[in-house]
Amino acid sequence: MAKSVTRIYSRYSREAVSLLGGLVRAARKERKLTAQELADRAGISRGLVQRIEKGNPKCEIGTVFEVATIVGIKLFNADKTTLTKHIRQTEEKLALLPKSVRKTKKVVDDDF
Amino acid sequence: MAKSVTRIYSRYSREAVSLLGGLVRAARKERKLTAQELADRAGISRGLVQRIEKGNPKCEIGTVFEVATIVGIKLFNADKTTLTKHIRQTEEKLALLPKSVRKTKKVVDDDF
DNA sequence: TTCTTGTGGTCTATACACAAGTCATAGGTA
DNA sequence: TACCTATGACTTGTGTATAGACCACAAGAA
Repeated sequence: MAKSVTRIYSRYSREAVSLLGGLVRAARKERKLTAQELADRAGISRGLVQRIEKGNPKCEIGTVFEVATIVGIKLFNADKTTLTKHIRQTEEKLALLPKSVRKTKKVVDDDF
Repeated sequence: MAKSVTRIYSRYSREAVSLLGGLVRAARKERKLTAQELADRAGISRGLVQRIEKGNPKCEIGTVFEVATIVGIKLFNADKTTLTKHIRQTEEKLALLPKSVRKTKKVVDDDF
């Protein structure tokens, strides 16, 4: 029942979210946009822009990526075409991998 | 009051979320982890892992990054130290930028 | 083949992210 | 200098993402 979710994040992912937020803020100021303007363009509230820029990990990833895109941040260091290509490659890779991961239990493979 | 949020995402950010989800799935299978195991390690439910891997944009960015980190995906093509360095650079950049963005109104700077 | 288990669904109840609003202050501009 | 606005920090009400349970099917293993 979705109880008191005090989630623990690893240092790495916390920093990644923080960095993305910082990049958004820097990119926004470089483009001379106010928080309100950016919020309007993204169709969100100014308060949410604040939280994203502060690196709040509980924001929707779609919204964060959208805001990042608006201020011109390249996700995965990839532009539009590279991104599409990357997706196709991942799909091909997934097609090769087994549909389900199954443990061969009882078989002690730690035979060291 | 937070009315029927049917948010619109740009193609780019939708694809970025999708790609990340696909990468997580591929990386998980390569590491021979079941969805349940990954969920346990991340401290989330299996259903959430499913949505993340499907590229649902409404998942928390912190959770998505955490899951990605667990399966060994490098965010921003950066490892731990690179990430920290990157954050410092962004902070320095922000220190140089004006604290608040202010429009010089009436001044038509589009003097082309 | 059968058996086991991983996966993809659905459904419900609850905690919380969000929008919208207010206020105080910092900090650019004139 | 004083004015004005962007920002930060709140508050409140509501929609919804989530956990957790369930079921059905698929897919490896024996």
